[in-house]
Amino acid sequence: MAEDVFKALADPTRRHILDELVERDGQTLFEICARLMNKHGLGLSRQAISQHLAVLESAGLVHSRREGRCKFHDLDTEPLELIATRWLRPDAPESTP
Amino acid sequence: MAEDVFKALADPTRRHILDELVERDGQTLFEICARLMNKHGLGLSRQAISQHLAVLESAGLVHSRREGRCKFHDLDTEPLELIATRWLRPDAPESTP
DNA sequence: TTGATAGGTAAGTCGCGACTTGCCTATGGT
DNA sequence: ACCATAGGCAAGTCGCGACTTACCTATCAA
Repeated sequence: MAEDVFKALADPTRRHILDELVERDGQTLFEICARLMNKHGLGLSRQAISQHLAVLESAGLVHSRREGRCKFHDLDTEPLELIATRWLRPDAPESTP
Repeated sequence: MAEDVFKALADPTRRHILDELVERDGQTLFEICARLMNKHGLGLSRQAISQHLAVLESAGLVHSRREGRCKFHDLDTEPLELIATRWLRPDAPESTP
């Protein structure tokens, strides 16, 4: 639902996770934790990131696939198009005036 | 800032306000209150809507102009383009596959 | 000037979401 | 079998944001 997408994007940490996944798809939970620590200086617990990933996944922005004891996460930008086009006026010209 | 835009879009009531403004620009506070009541069944106080409009305005999504004792609100969809293009992959094809 | 309309300001309540702590499950290596 | 890795589950804390109540300001009409 669109509601979930907006709520998922409302948190800065979740947007940083999307920033990481758009750079490299198929990261595990621990990889994301490490990269948020190093690149963004976020000192969050593993469970916090896990909960954020659950929110992103229920919003359809992230899909996960399990292989053995590892779980890889992939970005899906399709739900973003809904929210980008929601308030576009019919008479609106192209974005570069 | 992008942060303010995401936070502004996180609330369902604020998104309904944007829905109203995209239909008809230049509405006053009382007009927006009335239309949220009738069309969406939202029974919110005037101050609640006023605070929502303040959030939308500080996010740059709404601009207001005062004339006499009336204050008209206009939609500005430009900040939305920032958030729409943030996670677009360079290799992403067109949106209609 | 009085009253009605349109809106602003400020303090307070309250629920939800972000984060933590602690413990449990499962897979892989040796 | 054992231990380490990768992750899940559940309860609890806590702050922020949404909303209300109450009062104040400003413009227009009679």
